[in-house]
Amino acid sequence: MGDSKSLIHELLQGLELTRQLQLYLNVPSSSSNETRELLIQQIITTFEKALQMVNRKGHVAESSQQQQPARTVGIRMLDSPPLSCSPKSEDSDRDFQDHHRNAFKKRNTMPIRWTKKIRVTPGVRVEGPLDDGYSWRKYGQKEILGALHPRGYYRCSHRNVEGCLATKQVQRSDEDSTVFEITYRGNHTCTMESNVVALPTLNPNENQETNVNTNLQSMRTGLRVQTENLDFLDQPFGSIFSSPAVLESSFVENFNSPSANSGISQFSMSPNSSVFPNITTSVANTPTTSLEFPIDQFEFDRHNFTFDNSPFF
DNA sequence: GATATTTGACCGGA
DNA sequence: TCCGGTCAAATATC
Repeated sequence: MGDSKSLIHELLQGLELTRQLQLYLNVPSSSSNETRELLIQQIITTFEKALQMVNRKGHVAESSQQQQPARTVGIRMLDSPPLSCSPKSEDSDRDFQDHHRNAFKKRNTMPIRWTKKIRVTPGVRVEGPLDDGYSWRKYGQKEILGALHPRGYYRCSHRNVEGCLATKQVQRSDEDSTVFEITYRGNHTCTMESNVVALPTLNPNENQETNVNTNLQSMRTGLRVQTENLDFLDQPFGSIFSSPAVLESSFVENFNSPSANSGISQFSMSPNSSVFPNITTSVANTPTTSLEFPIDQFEFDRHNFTFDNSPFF
Protein backbone atom coordinates (compact mmCIF):
# COMPACT_ATOMS: atom_id res chain seq x y z
CA MET A 1 0.00 0.00 0.00
CA GLY A 2 2.61 2.50 1.15
CA ASP A 3 4.98 1.21 -1.50
CA SER A 4 2.49 1.91 -4.22
CA LYS A 5 2.01 5.41 -2.99
CA SER A 6 5.71 5.93 -2.78
CA LEU A 7 6.15 4.55 -6.24
CA ILE A 8 3.54 6.87 -7.64
CA HIS A 9 5.10 9.67 -5.75
CA GLU A 10 8.49 8.99 -7.22
CA LEU A 11 7.09 8.77 -10.69
CA LEU A 12 5.22 12.00 -10.24
CA GLN A 13 8.38 13.55 -8.96
CA GLY A 14 10.25 12.38 -11.99
CA LEU A 15 7.55 13.86 -14.15
CA GLU A 16 7.74 17.15 -12.36
CA LEU A 17 11.49 17.25 -12.59
CA THR A 18 11.28 16.54 -16.26
CA ARG A 19 8.92 19.43 -16.68
CA GLN A 20 11.27 21.67 -14.81
CA LEU A 21 14.08 20.52 -17.02
CA GLN A 22 11.96 21.38 -20.00
CA LEU A 23 11.50 24.86 -18.63
CA TYR A 24 15.17 25.22 -18.01
CA LEU A 25 16.05 24.21 -21.49
CA ASN A 26 14.57 27.53 -22.49
CA VAL A 27 16.73 29.51 -20.12
CA PRO A 28 20.11 30.12 -21.71
CA SER A 29 22.50 30.89 -18.93
CA SER A 30 25.47 29.27 -17.36
CA SER A 31 23.80 28.80 -14.05
CA SER A 32 20.85 27.14 -15.62
CA ASN A 33 23.24 24.79 -17.36
CA GLU A 34 24.28 23.51 -14.02
CA THR A 35 20.71 23.41 -12.92
CA ARG A 36 19.85 21.34 -15.92
CA GLU A 37 22.53 18.88 -15.07
CA LEU A 38 21.21 18.79 -11.60
CA LEU A 39 17.71 18.21 -12.80
CA ILE A 40 18.87 15.41 -15.00
CA GLN A 41 20.66 13.90 -12.06
CA GLN A 42 17.53 14.18 -9.99
CA ILE A 43 15.39 12.67 -12.67
CA ILE A 44 17.71 9.73 -12.99
CA THR A 45 17.75 9.31 -9.27
CA THR A 46 14.01 9.51 -9.02
CA PHE A 47 13.49 6.83 -11.56
CA GLU A 48 16.16 4.69 -10.00
CA LYS A 49 14.28 4.94 -6.78
CA ALA A 50 11.07 4.02 -8.49
CA LEU A 51 12.77 1.00 -9.98
CA GLN A 52 14.14 0.04 -6.63
CA MET A 53 10.67 0.17 -5.24
CA VAL A 54 9.36 -1.98 -8.01
CA ASN A 55 12.15 -4.44 -7.46
CA ARG A 56 11.61 -4.47 -3.78
CA LYS A 57 7.94 -4.98 -4.24
CA GLY A 58 8.60 -7.89 -6.49
CA HIS A 59 11.06 -9.25 -4.07
CA VAL A 60 8.64 -8.97 -1.24
CA ALA A 61 6.01 -10.64 -3.29
CA GLU A 62 8.39 -13.47 -3.99
CA SER A 63 9.35 -13.94 -0.42
CA SER A 64 6.81 -12.17 1.65
CA GLN A 65 8.12 -13.61 4.85
CA GLN A 66 11.59 -12.31 4.35
CA GLN A 67 12.32 -9.29 6.44
CA GLN A 68 13.44 -6.21 4.66
CA PRO A 69 16.53 -4.59 6.06
CA ALA A 70 15.15 -1.40 7.42
CA ARG A 71 14.15 0.28 4.20
CA THR A 72 17.46 1.28 2.89
CA VAL A 73 15.93 3.76 0.53
CA GLY A 74 14.17 5.52 3.32
CA ILE A 75 17.29 5.76 5.36
CA ARG A 76 19.10 7.21 2.47
CA MET A 77 16.43 9.75 1.96
CA LEU A 78 16.73 10.83 5.50
CA ASP A 79 20.18 12.09 4.86
CA SER A 80 19.58 13.30 1.40
CA PRO A 81 18.42 16.46 -0.13
CA PRO A 82 14.69 16.49 0.02
CA LEU A 83 13.89 14.31 -2.85
CA SER A 84 11.37 12.84 -0.58
CA CYS A 85 9.60 16.08 -0.96
CA SER A 86 6.42 15.30 -2.70
CA PRO A 87 3.69 17.32 -4.33
CA LYS A 88 1.98 16.69 -1.09
CA SER A 89 4.60 18.55 0.81
CA GLU A 90 3.47 21.80 -0.68
CA ASP A 91 0.19 21.30 1.00
CA SER A 92 2.03 20.26 4.06
CA ASP A 93 3.92 23.49 4.01
CA ARG A 94 0.71 25.34 3.67
CA ASP A 95 -0.60 23.44 6.58
CA PHE A 96 2.48 24.35 8.45
CA GLN A 97 1.86 27.94 7.73
CA ASP A 98 -1.74 27.72 8.65
CA HIS A 99 -1.01 25.96 11.85
CA HIS A 100 2.64 26.76 12.16
CA ARG A 101 2.38 27.74 15.72
CA ASN A 102 1.00 24.41 16.72
CA ALA A 103 3.08 22.51 14.25
CA PHE A 104 6.34 23.95 15.43
CA LYS A 105 5.63 23.28 18.97
CA LYS A 106 5.70 19.68 18.09
CA ARG A 107 8.74 17.78 17.14
CA ASN A 108 9.64 18.65 13.66
CA THR A 109 8.67 15.62 11.66
CA MET A 110 9.05 17.29 8.31
CA PRO A 111 10.08 14.67 5.81
CA ILE A 112 12.18 17.19 3.97
CA ARG A 113 15.39 16.69 5.76
CA TRP A 114 18.97 16.16 4.83
CA THR A 115 22.29 16.30 6.51
CA LYS A 116 25.72 17.39 5.55
CA LYS A 117 28.98 17.31 7.38
CA ILE A 118 31.54 20.01 7.41
CA ARG A 119 35.04 19.85 8.68
CA VAL A 120 36.66 22.89 10.16
CA THR A 121 40.39 22.70 10.34
CA PRO A 122 42.57 25.21 12.09
CA GLY A 123 45.59 26.42 10.27
CA VAL A 124 45.04 28.54 7.23
CA ARG A 125 42.80 31.56 7.20
CA VAL A 126 40.62 32.13 4.25
CA GLU A 127 38.41 35.10 4.16
CA GLY A 128 34.94 35.50 2.90
CA PRO A 129 31.38 34.81 3.70
CA LEU A 130 30.39 31.39 2.97
CA ASP A 131 27.01 30.29 3.94
CA ASP A 132 24.29 28.41 2.26
CA GLY A 133 22.95 31.60 0.87
CA TYR A 134 20.24 31.98 3.39
CA SER A 135 19.96 34.05 6.43
CA TRP A 136 19.45 32.09 9.60
CA ARG A 137 18.47 33.09 13.05
CA LYS A 138 19.29 31.01 16.02
CA TYR A 139 16.31 30.22 18.15
CA GLY A 140 17.64 27.63 20.47
CA GLN A 141 20.48 25.53 21.68
CA LYS A 142 20.23 22.33 23.53
CA GLU A 143 22.40 19.78 25.14
CA ILE A 144 21.78 16.48 23.48
CA LEU A 145 21.92 13.34 25.48
CA GLY A 146 25.06 11.43 24.72
CA ALA A 147 26.52 14.24 22.71
CA LEU A 148 29.49 16.18 23.90
CA HIS A 149 28.45 19.36 22.20
CA PRO A 150 25.16 21.21 22.24
CA ARG A 151 22.96 21.35 19.20
CA GLY A 152 22.07 24.68 17.75
CA TYR A 153 18.69 25.35 16.25
CA TYR A 154 18.30 27.85 13.46
CA ARG A 155 15.39 29.04 11.42
CA CYS A 156 15.18 31.15 8.34
CA SER A 157 15.33 34.83 9.18
CA HIS A 158 12.46 35.44 6.83
CA ARG A 159 10.18 33.24 8.71
CA ASN A 160 8.20 36.12 10.09
CA VAL A 161 8.18 38.05 6.87
CA GLU A 162 7.42 35.33 4.42
CA GLY A 163 6.60 32.45 6.59
CA CYS A 164 9.62 30.54 5.42
CA LEU A 165 9.70 27.42 7.48
CA ALA A 166 13.15 26.18 6.70
CA THR A 167 15.19 25.26 9.72
CA LYS A 168 18.51 23.71 10.36
CA GLN A 169 20.29 22.09 13.22
CA VAL A 170 23.98 22.31 13.75
CA GLN A 171 25.89 19.94 15.93
CA ARG A 172 29.53 19.39 16.41
CA SER A 173 30.62 15.84 16.02
CA ASP A 174 31.64 13.98 19.12
CA GLU A 175 34.21 11.91 17.38
CA ASP A 176 35.82 14.76 15.55
CA SER A 177 35.27 18.18 16.98
CA THR A 178 36.31 19.73 13.72
CA VAL A 179 33.35 18.19 12.02
CA PHE A 180 29.94 19.77 12.14
CA GLU A 181 26.80 18.02 11.17
CA ILE A 182 24.15 20.25 9.75
CA THR A 183 20.66 18.98 9.34
CA TYR A 184 18.39 20.99 7.14
CA ARG A 185 14.67 20.71 7.37
CA GLY A 186 12.02 22.06 5.17
CA ASN A 187 12.09 24.08 2.03
CA HIS A 188 12.87 27.71 1.85
CA THR A 189 9.71 29.40 0.79
CA CYS A 190 11.17 32.83 1.15
CA THR A 191 12.02 34.80 -1.95
CA MET A 192 14.74 36.92 -0.44
CA GLU A 193 16.98 36.65 -3.41
CA SER A 194 19.48 39.02 -1.97
CA ASN A 195 20.32 36.41 0.52
CA VAL A 196 20.52 33.58 -1.84
CA VAL A 197 23.96 32.80 -3.00
CA ALA A 198 23.60 30.66 -5.99
CA LEU A 199 23.61 27.03 -5.26
CA PRO A 200 22.84 25.73 -8.62
CA THR A 201 24.77 22.56 -8.40
CA LEU A 202 24.57 19.71 -6.10
CA ASN A 203 26.58 16.90 -7.41
CA PRO A 204 28.02 15.60 -4.23
CA ASN A 205 30.31 13.17 -5.84
CA GLU A 206 32.81 14.67 -8.14
CA ASN A 207 31.67 18.21 -8.59
CA GLN A 208 31.35 19.28 -5.04
CA GLU A 209 34.75 20.78 -4.85
CA THR A 210 34.49 22.45 -8.18
CA ASN A 211 31.08 23.77 -7.50
CA VAL A 212 31.96 25.29 -4.22
CA ASN A 213 35.02 26.74 -5.74
CA THR A 214 32.91 28.23 -8.44
CA ASN A 215 30.55 29.69 -5.93
CA LEU A 216 33.37 31.12 -3.95
CA GLN A 217 34.83 32.69 -6.98
CA SER A 218 31.46 34.11 -7.85
CA MET A 219 31.26 35.66 -4.45
CA ARG A 220 34.79 36.80 -4.65
CA THR A 221 34.12 38.74 -7.77
CA GLY A 222 31.05 40.20 -6.25
CA LEU A 223 28.80 38.39 -8.56
CA ARG A 224 25.43 37.33 -7.46
CA VAL A 225 24.00 34.48 -9.29
CA GLN A 226 20.51 35.03 -10.43
CA THR A 227 17.97 32.99 -8.69
CA GLU A 228 14.97 34.58 -10.21
CA ASN A 229 14.52 31.70 -12.49
CA LEU A 230 14.73 29.26 -9.71
CA ASP A 231 11.11 29.63 -8.91
CA PHE A 232 10.89 25.97 -8.44
CA LEU A 233 12.90 26.44 -5.33
CA ASP A 234 9.66 27.28 -3.76
CA GLN A 235 8.11 24.21 -5.11
CA PRO A 236 8.13 20.89 -3.46
CA PHE A 237 11.30 19.90 -5.19
CA GLY A 238 12.86 23.22 -4.75
CA SER A 239 14.96 22.48 -1.81
CA ILE A 240 16.76 19.90 -3.78
CA PHE A 241 18.47 22.75 -5.44
CA SER A 242 18.46 25.12 -2.60
CA SER A 243 20.11 22.58 -0.47
CA PRO A 244 23.44 23.88 0.53
CA ALA A 245 26.11 22.82 -1.78
CA VAL A 246 28.07 25.63 -0.30
CA LEU A 247 29.23 25.31 3.20
CA GLU A 248 27.91 27.80 5.54
CA SER A 249 29.70 29.46 8.32
CA SER A 250 27.00 30.81 10.50
CA PHE A 251 27.09 27.87 12.80
CA VAL A 252 30.75 28.16 13.36
CA GLU A 253 30.56 31.57 14.82
CA ASN A 254 27.91 30.47 17.19
CA PHE A 255 30.02 27.71 18.44
CA ASN A 256 33.26 29.52 18.43
CA SER A 257 32.90 33.23 18.33
CA PRO A 258 29.56 34.43 19.51
CA SER A 259 30.56 37.99 19.98
CA ALA A 260 32.60 39.08 17.04
CA ASN A 261 30.49 40.83 14.49
CA SER A 262 32.32 42.99 12.10
CA GLY A 263 30.07 42.96 9.11
CA ILE A 264 32.81 41.27 7.24
CA SER A 265 33.16 37.63 7.62
CA GLN A 266 36.48 36.08 7.33
CA PHE A 267 37.08 32.46 7.44
CA SER A 268 38.58 29.72 5.50
CA MET A 269 37.11 26.82 3.83
CA SER A 270 38.49 24.61 1.26
CA PRO A 271 38.40 21.05 0.18
CA ASN A 272 42.01 21.51 -0.43
CA SER A 273 43.80 24.37 1.10
CA SER A 274 45.56 25.07 -2.12
CA VAL A 275 42.42 25.01 -4.14
CA PHE A 276 40.37 27.63 -2.42
CA PRO A 277 41.30 31.21 -2.68
CA ASN A 278 41.05 33.63 0.15
CA ILE A 279 37.87 35.55 0.11
CA THR A 280 36.74 38.75 1.64
CA THR A 281 33.23 39.75 1.08
CA SER A 282 30.78 42.00 2.76
CA VAL A 283 27.62 40.31 3.70
CA ALA A 284 25.20 42.93 4.78
CA ASN A 285 22.27 40.73 4.13
CA THR A 286 23.59 37.79 5.97
CA PRO A 287 24.09 38.92 9.48
CA THR A 288 24.64 35.49 10.77
CA THR A 289 27.69 35.14 8.65
CA SER A 290 29.19 38.46 9.31
CA LEU A 291 31.80 37.37 11.68
CA GLU A 292 35.45 36.90 11.87
CA PHE A 293 36.11 33.41 12.83
CA PRO A 294 38.75 32.26 15.17
CA ILE A 295 38.83 29.21 13.09
CA ASP A 296 41.55 29.60 10.63
CA GLN A 297 40.65 27.20 8.03
CA PHE A 298 37.36 26.00 6.91
CA GLU A 299 37.75 22.88 5.04
CA PHE A 300 35.49 20.58 3.21
CA ASP A 301 35.76 17.16 4.49
CA ARG A 302 35.76 15.48 1.20
CA HIS A 303 35.13 12.19 2.81
CA ASN A 304 32.64 13.27 5.37
CA PHE A 305 31.04 16.04 3.46
CA THR A 306 28.28 14.21 1.88
CA PHE A 307 24.66 14.34 1.33
CA ASP A 308 24.76 10.68 2.04
CA ASN A 309 22.88 10.07 -1.06
CA SER A 310 25.40 9.07 -3.59
CA PRO A 311 24.42 9.76 -6.12
CA PHE A 312 21.81 11.42 -4.00
CA PHE A 313 20.47 8.06 -2.98
C1' DG B 1 15.07 51.41 19.14
C1' DA B 2 15.71 47.49 16.25
C1' DT B 3 17.51 43.22 15.74
C1' DA B 4 19.93 39.08 17.14
C1' DT B 5 21.30 35.74 20.69
C1' DT B 6 20.90 33.26 25.00
C1' DT B 7 18.66 30.27 27.94
C1' DG B 8 15.18 28.30 30.96
C1' DA B 9 10.60 26.53 30.46
C1' DC B 10 7.23 24.14 28.08
C1' DC B 11 5.21 20.82 24.79
C1' DG B 12 4.54 16.54 22.84
C1' DG B 13 6.26 12.40 20.24
C1' DA B 14 8.41 8.11 21.14
C1' DT C 1 8.65 9.39 31.53
C1' DC C 2 12.37 11.00 28.73
C1' DC C 3 14.29 14.04 25.79
C1' DG C 4 14.34 16.62 21.37
C1' DG C 5 12.36 20.75 19.48
C1' DT C 6 10.39 25.21 20.11
C1' DC C 7 8.89 29.31 22.56
C1' DA C 8 9.57 33.56 24.61
C1' DA C 9 11.51 36.67 28.02
C1' DA C 10 15.85 38.53 29.13
C1' DT C 11 19.98 40.15 27.48
C1' DA C 12 23.42 41.73 24.16
C1' DT C 13 24.79 44.15 20.18
C1' DC C 14 24.48 47.49 16.59
